[in-house]
This record gives sequence, structure tokens and C-alpha cells, in this order.
Amino acid sequence: MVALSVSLKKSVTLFHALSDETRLALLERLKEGEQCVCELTDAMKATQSRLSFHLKVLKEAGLIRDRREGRWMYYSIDPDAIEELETVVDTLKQVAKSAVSANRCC
Amino acid sequence: MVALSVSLKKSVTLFHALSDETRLALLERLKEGEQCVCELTDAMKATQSRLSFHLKVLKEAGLIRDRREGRWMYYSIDPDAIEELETVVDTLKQVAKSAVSANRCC
DNA sequence: CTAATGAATCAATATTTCTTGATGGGATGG
DNA sequence: CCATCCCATCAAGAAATATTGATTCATTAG
Repeated sequence: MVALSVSLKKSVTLFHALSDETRLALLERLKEGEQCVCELTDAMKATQSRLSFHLKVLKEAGLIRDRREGRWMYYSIDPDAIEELETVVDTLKQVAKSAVSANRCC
Repeated sequence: MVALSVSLKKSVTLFHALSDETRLALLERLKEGEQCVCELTDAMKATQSRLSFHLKVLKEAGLIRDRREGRWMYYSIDPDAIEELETVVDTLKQVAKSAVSANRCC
């Protein structure tokens, strides 16, 4: 219960945000740099409302940031979040490493 | 669309398997080493049926392995899967790294 | 062979998540 | 102001996931 449980809910949120094709595609798109919703809507075949929903999920997981400029909202990847994700995965790695011996059961 | 898309579905499956509190708790438990369902059922407050369901999700994502011994099924973390996860996260990291410049929009 | 045990599976229900279309809000251009 | 544009939000319905209890299956003990 050591490391994972501290940020268990956070881990769940992070992984959930990443467990969707559309959202992963969005992240890939944002690889090109900061982009506004209309660009993303054009690039991916998706309605504005749908993307807005997924962008919100990504944002609430802390994976992306937004910035307003006039009527446009620009979204970009938050590098800190990716580090956080790495940390979580590292924890899992530790978990896996220590999993060795079997005990007699029941 | 380079690296992520190759294993997009796989990534989704992996992340989805990890996006649940019960399943993360299971992985944490398996940190102690190989364990049978009855042990896990005792340790976590969960019905056998429920755990069986989540173990299946983890297994189908390739995160854990099972081994039969008599009437007991032993589950353990699959270290390969954790590496795979690392790879996926590394890809995301690359994505984040390259996300720098903003373009004029719309 | 029969009974009992550990666990998977199934059907039904509940819960969560996603999609769609409509509405509203903030900003800009005229 | 007024109309328009970009986007968030909302309500409703659809779809996917999760939980529960019952059943089934495989294995072992007697």
C-alpha cells in the first residue's frame, strides 16, 4: 500500500484520461504544438462538442493546459503531467520488480 | 501519427486496465508475489466474482499471468507488460518533448 | 463415485462514460 | 449595439463497464 495508494485516485484519473483513442489522438495532434479547438476539429473528424468533452477530460487529468487568446482557446501538452505519469509508471515498475516469491495459499 | 498509432489500441487497452482502483489495488497486492484468488479475495474486501472479473481485465491487457496449481489459480505480475507500459509512456514523453511552437490559428 | 472446494462464467441490473444536438456565453468586427 | 464566431456546457439518449448472485466447471479428498 506504499507508493501507489498515495496517489491512487490520481493514477486512476491519469490512466483513465489516457484510455481513449480520441484522447490519445488529441495528444498526438498536440505534438505539433499548441492548437486551438477549431484546428483540432478540422484535423480530426470530430464535432466541436465531442472534442470539447475529451479536452476537458485531458485537462482535468492535468495532461494539457489551455490558454485563451481572443475567441480562441489554445490547448497544449503539459510536460509536467507526463513526468507525473512517468513517476506513476515507475512505481508500477517497482511493484513488478519486487514481485517474486510465491507463498503457499489458502 | 508515428509511434503511438502503431499500438494505439494496445495503449488504450493497457491504460484502461490501469484506470480502475480495484485493479491497481490488485497489482499492489501482487507485489507481495504470486497469489491465488482466495488470498486476494480475503485481503481485499471483494467478492470472488468481482475479483475474477478484474483479474481477467488485467490478464487480457497482458499485465498479469495466471498459473493453475490444483484447484488454485495463482496470479502474478508480468514484468514484460510493465516494460511495454514504459515504452508507451516513453512515446508519450517524446510527444510532449516535441510540443513546443505555436502556430497561428483559424 | 460422490461431495466439497476454488474459481470462471453468465444473466440481469446498476453505474459510468460517451455522443449528439441544442443552448448560452464571451470576444470581436462592423 | 448587433451579428457573428469560437467554444463550453447541458440534457437526453446510447453504449460500454462494473457489480451481484446463481450456475457451472475442474480438481481433489474421502
